[in-house]
Amino acid sequence: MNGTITKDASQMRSSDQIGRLPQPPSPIADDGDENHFCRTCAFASVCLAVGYGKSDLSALHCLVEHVGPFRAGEYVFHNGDPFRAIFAVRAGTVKTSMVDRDGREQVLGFYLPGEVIGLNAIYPDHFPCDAIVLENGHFCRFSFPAMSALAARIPAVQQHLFRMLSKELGAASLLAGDHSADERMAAFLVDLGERYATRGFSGTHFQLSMSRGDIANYLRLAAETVSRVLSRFRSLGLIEIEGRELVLNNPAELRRIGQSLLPN
Amino acid sequence: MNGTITKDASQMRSSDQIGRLPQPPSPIADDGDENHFCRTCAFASVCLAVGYGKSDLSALHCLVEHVGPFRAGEYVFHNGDPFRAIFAVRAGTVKTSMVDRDGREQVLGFYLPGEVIGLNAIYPDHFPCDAIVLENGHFCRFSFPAMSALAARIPAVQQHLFRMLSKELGAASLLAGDHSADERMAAFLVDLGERYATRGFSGTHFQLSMSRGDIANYLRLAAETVSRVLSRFRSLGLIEIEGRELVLNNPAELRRIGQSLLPN
DNA sequence: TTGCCTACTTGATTTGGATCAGTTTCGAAA
DNA sequence: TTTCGAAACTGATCCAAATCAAGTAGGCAA
Repeated sequence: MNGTITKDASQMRSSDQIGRLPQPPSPIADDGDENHFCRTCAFASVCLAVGYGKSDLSALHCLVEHVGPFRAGEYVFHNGDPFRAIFAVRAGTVKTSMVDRDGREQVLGFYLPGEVIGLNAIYPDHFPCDAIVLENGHFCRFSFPAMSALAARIPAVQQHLFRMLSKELGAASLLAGDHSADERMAAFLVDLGERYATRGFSGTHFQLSMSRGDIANYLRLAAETVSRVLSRFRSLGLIEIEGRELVLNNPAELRRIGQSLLPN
Repeated sequence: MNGTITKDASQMRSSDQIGRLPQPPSPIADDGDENHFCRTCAFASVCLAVGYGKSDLSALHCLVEHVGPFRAGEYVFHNGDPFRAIFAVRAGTVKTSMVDRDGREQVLGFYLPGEVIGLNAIYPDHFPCDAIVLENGHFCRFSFPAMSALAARIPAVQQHLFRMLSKELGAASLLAGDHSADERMAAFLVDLGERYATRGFSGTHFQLSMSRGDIANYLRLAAETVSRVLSRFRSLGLIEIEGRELVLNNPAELRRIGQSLLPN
């Protein structure tokens, strides 16, 4: 699986390979260092806002901690862990999921480089879900008390947090609707593509970092249905897919199919 | 329809068999005036935090504006309206819903006295849904720019906003799961009851303020299915229901049925 | 009163997707 | 190499809930 992941990374970005060993200064949106913040991160504007002044810069260093590397299958946090921080994906991908009393898993979301996990833990004050690494990666850990304090000082930071929370709320309610397997699948693929594009990768040619089962669970379908829909999309020429490597041949048509689940 | 609403309110309070909870001193959470804030409102802690000092009190008056009355069917805000404020329900009930390109409606939520609408508008900066009054009511309008400014000054306010957003996020993802009609319906009824109880009403005997069709839409079921499930629950002795008047005879069993959708 | 109209209920039938049951592929371990 | 196991694909069957189709009850206007 690691081999696959490495290939993803190289395809998506520049010239990187052989990544079954986690590499500290690694690919995938990881262009930040102590003085330069990751340009494609959801927190970029925060880090930049904070970073205006010298004193703020030190505040940022208290706030942010680079964690990892994590290997596929490892947990960024566990259901029930006390909430102290939110995380931004620096490299790799993550899924969040809950397991209910009966042992049924529910995948809540997939997170790409530049995206943020843990916002749903603020209210209960502990993580309500697990965050499981799908592709080897590492993360920025933002102390939430420190970030709140900073948000009180810097309006842009506060506003950014409000907006991130609100955005996630909107995304959650889109998926809540009543839609066919085709609609869900098309919307899912287009959404993934657009998110990759936002972070500077190809929006039409990328690697699925999650299993069919995880996709199915996330979309509330059976894994077999996901397989069938993907096969049909392929036979219609909408996509090319081999294993987890995916090409969106006709994003416009996919977007049309999935329009009722997509914003705009 | 207005007649019904009036009746609902009176029934909710007086003819409550089980309720040993102390009755609220005034109807439907509307116990605030210029100097006394609604104790059962989701914003109570905010208003109280703000209201400590005399100067803060005037800040609060700039922030909050009482609007209404609204009649059933009227809109608190429309899809696409520019986002300037969030609203707390002072009296009455509200549904929020989106209409997609094909004209299909999707009910996003129902809001009871003391609850807050509009948080999902922060990110897009315009309301992504309609808010439609189900039972005559009125509202507190909180200017969001003013509230943000206040949040920067008063940590409790900021924290409260974060928590409300995060809470709604958690609620949205619970409903996103894959559940049977019985599970959904049971969880819905228990949840409504608990929310009424939180606001000081009976949690076991109340009026449904929304149609079967709205419930169905919200739960992603057909209206006929809602009818059938309610009938079955009645025949099992779990509930009594006549029109929109509802008694939960066995909340514990309902909670068990719906457990996979409910927190705790 | 009569006649709508809307909300709701109940029964009959259909169906989309789940479930069950192989089969294939591929990578990793022995 | 062989074996094993997980992931994925595909076909056959099943089922929960949607859809179709009446029919009932209550509210309201004329």
